[in-house]
Amino acid sequence: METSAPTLSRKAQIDQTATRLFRRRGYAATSMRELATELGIEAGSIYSHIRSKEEILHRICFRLADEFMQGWRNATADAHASAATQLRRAIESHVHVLIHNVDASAVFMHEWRHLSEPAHGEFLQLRHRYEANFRELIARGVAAGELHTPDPAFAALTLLASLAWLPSWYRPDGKLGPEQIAERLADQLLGGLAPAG
Amino acid sequence: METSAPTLSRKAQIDQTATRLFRRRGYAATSMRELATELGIEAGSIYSHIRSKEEILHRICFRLADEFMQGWRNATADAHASAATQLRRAIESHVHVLIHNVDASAVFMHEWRHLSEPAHGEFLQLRHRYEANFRELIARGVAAGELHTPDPAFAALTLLASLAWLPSWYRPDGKLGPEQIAERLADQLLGGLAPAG
DNA sequence: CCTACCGATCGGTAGG
DNA sequence: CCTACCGATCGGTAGG
Repeated sequence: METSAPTLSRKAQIDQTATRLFRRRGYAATSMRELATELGIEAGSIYSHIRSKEEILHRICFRLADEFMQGWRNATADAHASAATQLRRAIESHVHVLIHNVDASAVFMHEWRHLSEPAHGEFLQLRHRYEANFRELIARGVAAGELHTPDPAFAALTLLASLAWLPSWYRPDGKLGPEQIAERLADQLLGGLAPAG
Repeated sequence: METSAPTLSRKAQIDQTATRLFRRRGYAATSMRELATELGIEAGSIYSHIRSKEEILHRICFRLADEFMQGWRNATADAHASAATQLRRAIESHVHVLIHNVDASAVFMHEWRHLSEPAHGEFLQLRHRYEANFRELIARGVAAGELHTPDPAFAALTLLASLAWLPSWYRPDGKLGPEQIAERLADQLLGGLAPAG
């Protein structure tokens, strides 16, 4: 979504520009007039394409939630794969989604709390479900003897922390490409979890 | 600061209550009228004790920055200690500050970007200095053969990520106490960095 | 610490 | 998509 496309619908343009502004200044501190100026139109004109400011935030957050969830399902679809393999694939999928949606991911991480009910609660549920997936996969790996760690829940916590932290330091022009980041992240985290020996 | 004290100056009460509100609703979305209501006074009355809304945010952010920095200096004061030991002490110090200032730490992590210049730039410099301290300490440990990791900068990144993530899941009534969290965090991170054996 | 108020800005709408 | 505007709310101040 942050990649430049030849022709975007006005609605898609609004979402894209708002994503960038919400990330840079925060949802609450971004005004519809700023958004309009950035788009080269008047503030009132925005409302022919959307119903409210929060509707934009809602779309950003839930679109990303969908992508992360879909990525998880693909990564863990192969039931024959070991827990360690599924975990590595899930990490790679997460990094992939994140890097192709850097601005939206940052909004996803920090601005969702400005959603009002019931969206706020629905979002939190999705997020908890996603995080629980990682916790349970790590626990399964430990139970199967594939992974070793004194506290699976704590290990999951540091993994999720690293994933959440990524959009704040990732630079598209950095020396590490998407694939390398995913690989190094998976290696480092799985390395700490691998059976001693 | 989040612990209940018998008598706080009005200014300290304002800071404490604002910290809680800024954390829960975000700086931009918190109004001075909400803050006043929470304090049981009228909005205008706040300004006999402070000059502006941003002044409160400024104090919160820079007080925490000071505490983190002072903790770092204490943890690394003993030049005879190994890099691994200094790193463990620095992690414990960081967790200690964070856990005794949960709300302020969350504000410190997420709301500093609403500071205007020059405070914004000054804060970023302090933060970069603090993060660089960890990076350089890990690099020294690797150079001395005390720590092993393929990419010291990347290892520092996941460490800082875990520290930044802490306020979002820490619960004072959880089963892990402050010391245990610091210990487990240090163990897990240093375990992944320890010489293979 | 309150009352009363300032100018600015907010999200959003009506009518074209 | 614009013009013109709504009521509400914002951070902050004057004067007591």
